[in-house]
Parts: sequence; C-alpha cells; structure tokens
Amino acid sequence: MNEGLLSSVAESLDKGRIRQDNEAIILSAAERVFARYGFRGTTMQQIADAAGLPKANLHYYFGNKQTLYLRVLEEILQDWLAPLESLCASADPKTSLADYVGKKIAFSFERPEASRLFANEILQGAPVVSPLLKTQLHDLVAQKARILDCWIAGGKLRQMDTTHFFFTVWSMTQTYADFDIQIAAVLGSDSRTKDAQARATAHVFDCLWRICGLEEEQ
Amino acid sequence: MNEGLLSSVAESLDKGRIRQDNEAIILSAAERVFARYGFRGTTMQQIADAAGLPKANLHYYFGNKQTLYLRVLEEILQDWLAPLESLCASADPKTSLADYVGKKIAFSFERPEASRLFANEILQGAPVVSPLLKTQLHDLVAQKARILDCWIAGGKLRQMDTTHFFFTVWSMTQTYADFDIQIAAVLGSDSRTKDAQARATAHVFDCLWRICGLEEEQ
DNA sequence: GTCTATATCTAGATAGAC
DNA sequence: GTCTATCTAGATATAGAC
Repeated sequence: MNEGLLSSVAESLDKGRIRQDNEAIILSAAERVFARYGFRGTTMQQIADAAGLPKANLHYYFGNKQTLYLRVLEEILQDWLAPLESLCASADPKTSLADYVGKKIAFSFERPEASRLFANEILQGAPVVSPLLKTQLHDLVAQKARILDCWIAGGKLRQMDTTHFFFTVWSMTQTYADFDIQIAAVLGSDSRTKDAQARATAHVFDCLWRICGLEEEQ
Repeated sequence: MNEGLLSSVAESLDKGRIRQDNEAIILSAAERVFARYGFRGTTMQQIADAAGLPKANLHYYFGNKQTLYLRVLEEILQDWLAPLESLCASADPKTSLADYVGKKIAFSFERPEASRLFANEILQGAPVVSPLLKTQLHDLVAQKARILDCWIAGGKLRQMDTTHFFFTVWSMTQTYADFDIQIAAVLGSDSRTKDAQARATAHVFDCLWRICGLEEEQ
C-alpha cells in the first residue's frame, strides 16, 4: 500500500511534468502552424507532426482545435500588448518611445510566428480577439495617445495624429515579421541575420525620430 | 437549317456573355473569400455561396481551386505593382512620391480585399508568388531605389535607406486594408468613411514628408 | 497517461440528367 | 451550358486497447 502510494505520487509528479512539457511542445508547434495557415487552413495532423506527437494527444490535452487556438492566441495577445507599457507620462519622451519601438521590433525578430498568427487573426476578421480590441486595446491606445498629446502640448514632440501614429509604428515594425518573406525576396538575402536586423532597426528608428521631430540629440 | 444556324450563333454569343459575366462574378467572390481565409482556409462552397452560383459551376469555369486562386492572384499582382511606375527619374521627387504613395493608399481603401489576399499569400509563405518576388519585385525595387538614391545625391531628398523605405511605405499604407478591423476597433468607428480615409491619408503623407525631409513647401 | 483504430462529417471534384 | 447527386479523400474527434 505504501509502495502503491509512493509510486502513484511519483507517477502523478511525472505525469504533471510530462503534461507540462507536452503542452508546451504542442503550443509552440501550434503557434508555428496556425501562423502560416490560419485557423481554418491548419489541420490538427500538421500540428501533431510539428510537435512530434500523435494527433490524439492534442485532443487529450486541449479537447479541440478551437481551444488550442484560443490558448495560443491568449499568450500572444499579452506579449503583443506588453510593449505599450513603456509609454509613461512621467518619463522622458525619447527614452519612452525608444523603449516602446525597440520592444516592438524585437518582438518581430524574436517571435515572428507569434506576430504572423496575430496578423492572420486580424486578417480573418478577428473572430476571436475582436471584443478585446474594441475594449482593452481601444482604451489602452486612447490612454497612451493622451500621453503623446501632452508631450506635444509641452513642445517635446512635433504635432501629429497620435492615434494614427500607433498604426504606423505597428505596421512599420510588424512588417519585418509578417512580410518577412517578401522582404527577404527584395533584399535577396536572409533577413534574419544580425546585420539585416540591425539595418532594419536603424531604419525604423530613423523614420520614427523624423516623424516625432526628435532627430537632433536632445 | 438557317434557323438552326442563327439560333446556334445567338446561343454561342449568349453563352460567351454568360461565361464572361459568371467568371467575373466568381473571380470577385473568390477574391473576397480567399482574402479572409487564405487558400487552404477557403472552401469552394463558400465561394459558390458568395457568388450565388452552384459549386459545380466553379469547377466548370476554372477546373479546380488552385487555378481559380492563381487567376485571382494574377490580377491582383499587376495592380499591386502598378503604382511603382509613378517613380520616374526625370520627374519631380515630391510629385512622384505623392503620386506613388497616393496610389498605394487609394488601393488600400478601394480594394481592401485584394490587399488582404496578397497579405495572406505572403503570410502563408508566398507559395505562389515567391518566384515573382525574387525576380520581378526584387529588380523593380532595386531600380526604383536607385532613383531615390539619385535624388538624395542631388540634395532633393534627405539621406535614408531607400530599400527599407519601400518596406515602410508598403506597411504604412497597406495596414489600412489588412488591419482594417483592428484600426476600426481602436478608432471606435467605421474606418471606411470618407472622413476616416482623409484623416489616414493626411497622416501617412505627414509621416512621408518628414521621413523624406520634404515638409516645407519647396 | 498514451496512442491505434475508427466513427462521422465535410472537403474537392465529377458524372450525368436536364 | 447548367446543376443535382454522388464519389473519394481527408478533416475533426473519440472509443477503447495498452
């Protein structure tokens, strides 16, 4: 009985770890596949192959395709929104903006699949995240745009449309993940090298400072 | 016999017109559906429903899904590339650029489905257009970047990375079609109204002239 | 917990009536 | 030329052996 207890404890610990590991493997594989083919274009078999696990395991861990997609998207959303926190009213405008945009570019280069999955979700009409965009993102952008407006009123930033400014930053930075393949085709080389990333980053900051009127050393 | 001849001629003319009409209806419906769900996420049934025709007709006119997709993409590619022709070495830089970027924005607002379909194709790894991007687009951008470089050398434009400049213009303008839903969610209103389009256009030009150093009236 | 085998449904495609 | 009815393949999902 003791042996039974011990072995079942050891077993459940093992099972817990196996479950955690497998779930992580599946989520990562799902991110890659959903990113390429979107929700409907992706098959559970593709994800299973990418994860190196039998298809039935995905159903065992996540129940169905919809739930697996939601779990993946949930994680991505948090990471997509996080950089916005860099914009703080009391901080220095140039430092804040550099921090914010730097994080957006880093996200594109470090988690291109996550960026593409998010892009796919929006392209397909945001069936899942639409409610969140209309509330959480809407409010967050309104709040951050007010901060930029204050900086403009204080003469620290050039006059601009602060709401559309976010659309421009998002598109400029995300394009390096979402349109990666087009960019690589035009550059005629791998756009994932350190050099290529540095050049892209320099260009984005160059554009950014000109738009904000912060080119000259402060 | 005369009657037979006449009626068969009339019939074939009619059939020709019906064919043309139906093909146009199907292509337009296919563009809308492929734009939302990508190649694999789209079903022939969806396109048939969107076109208001039986599914079998699509196969009758286009053979298979692949061919239908190619036909749609083919048309879009030409329209996607066309604006680049505005950039001409002998023309005035500001006029040329205004013309080019104006056409890109117009494309986003007038043919959002076409833009989204192209975006979907790239996101999914450009399985169809990859060869074209590596040759036609690669060469075209190299050629147009040289024109910008000349203008910079002539002091007519601020120093910048002219290749990445194209990535920035594409992303800034296309975002209004591709991420339409996200933008509408943030703005809290329909982004397809004339007012919203005018505001977006003004913002894009504002950014553009600052990046190019062409803000002041020349 | 894991995975093979299978049930059920829906996709692309086509044959054949009209 | 058009469209109903149907074939076959491949999808999601699950039951049940291990």
